[in-house]
Amino acid sequence: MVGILIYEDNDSLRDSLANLLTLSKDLLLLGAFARADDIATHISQFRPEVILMDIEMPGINGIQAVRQARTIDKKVHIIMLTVFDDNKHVLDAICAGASGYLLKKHLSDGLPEAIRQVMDGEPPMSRGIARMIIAGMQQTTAAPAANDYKLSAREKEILSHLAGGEGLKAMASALSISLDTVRTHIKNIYEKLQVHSQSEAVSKALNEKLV
Amino acid sequence: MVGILIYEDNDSLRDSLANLLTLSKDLLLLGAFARADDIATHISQFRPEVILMDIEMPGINGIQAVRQARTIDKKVHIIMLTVFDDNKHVLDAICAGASGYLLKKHLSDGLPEAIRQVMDGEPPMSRGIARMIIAGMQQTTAAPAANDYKLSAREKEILSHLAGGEGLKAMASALSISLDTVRTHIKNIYEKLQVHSQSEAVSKALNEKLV
DNA sequence: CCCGCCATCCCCTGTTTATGGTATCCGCCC
DNA sequence: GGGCGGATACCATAAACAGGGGATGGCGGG
Repeated sequence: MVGILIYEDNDSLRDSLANLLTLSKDLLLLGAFARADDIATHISQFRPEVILMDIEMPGINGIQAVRQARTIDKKVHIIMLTVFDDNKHVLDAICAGASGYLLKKHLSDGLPEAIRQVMDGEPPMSRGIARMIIAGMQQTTAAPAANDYKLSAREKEILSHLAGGEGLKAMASALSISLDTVRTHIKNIYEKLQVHSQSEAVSKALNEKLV
Repeated sequence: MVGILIYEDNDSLRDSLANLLTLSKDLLLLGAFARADDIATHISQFRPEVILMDIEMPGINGIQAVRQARTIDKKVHIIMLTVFDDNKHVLDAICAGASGYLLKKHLSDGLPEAIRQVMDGEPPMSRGIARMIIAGMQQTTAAPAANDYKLSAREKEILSHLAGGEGLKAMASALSISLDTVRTHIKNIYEKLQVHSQSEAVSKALNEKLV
């Protein structure tokens, strides 16, 4: 028996969802609310295993609610419900800890199924959501890829030590080379990266994923 | 008609894939190779629309191959084939630019279907892959959340300037305070972060998302 | 074979940081 | 009102770093 909470501000949709759930006798609706402001209390009180969460709501929005829920109960499964299929909301919700994502127009057929999936550790995904996630990941990681400072292998090594917060002396010891050699490499790195201090180099290295 | 290239080092699997493709008359196998070292040449030569790519191969691995392919042809769709269902490879491949991901044990039934999906902009996903992606995203963004160094607002400001690669003098000017004051703040930051240099502080700040 | 790139090392000079101590002012809370 | 944390500021010393120079050996390509 799977305990479920619903957060959805549209009254008729909330009722439909509730009805949908009562049709499956392995699903138990514990509560349905129009806003998530008291989600912390609800979770402590009802101990749900699955939460259906709207994104757009009065009071705190669904993504904040997910964050709160996660801090209280790390194991609860959260399925986002939304009319939006825009990239940003999807990514935010998943980063906040949502387990799955359903567009409202698709859930009339597959909701009980989706709940069973998520209980099995299988995240339910509306058509197109997976694509958005992939697009989002590629975007966030592929964007800064137009940099080639032609650092030599050794220079990259030195730079990674630098980015690890090591001082020049420590590096010299770690790499078993002279302090002056380290300094020479770093001079060359500065030249190639067009920077003038350790912290600037570290900043550039970490921000542009050079290490 | 969809032009396809295959990279797969297992001979019999490669043959099976090729056979599978010839069964669908809207799919056209342009070539099948045991290693991807010359993928750049192949793409220029065959102009494929879809590439099936193994991850584990002699020579350059599938993920590097994806990266190369993407730089040559941004529009080509790449479906990864693998026996591994471990998180890291999946994430790496997708970040490198793969459009979809199939476990080898699942592809005997759905390969032509998957190719049509990917042509429609719908990424094919073996069962469980989506979950891994979500887990990966949650992990990369939710992991460093247990740090509270109790930096004051001003200290965070100073730290963010530091992480931007600014020197102390520049900061003093930018914030219209004395160089000595900047120093004092930095001393306190070092104390709270338990570090002893700019680069160490920057490293910690960027890695633990303190800024 | 020579040239260029890389890694290694050394020296020198001036600037910047790290670390310590001290001190004033302000706002907040008991 | 006294204590406390935060922001501001100054001084002094020692260490570390930036930027300039020059030098050596190895290794690969034309």
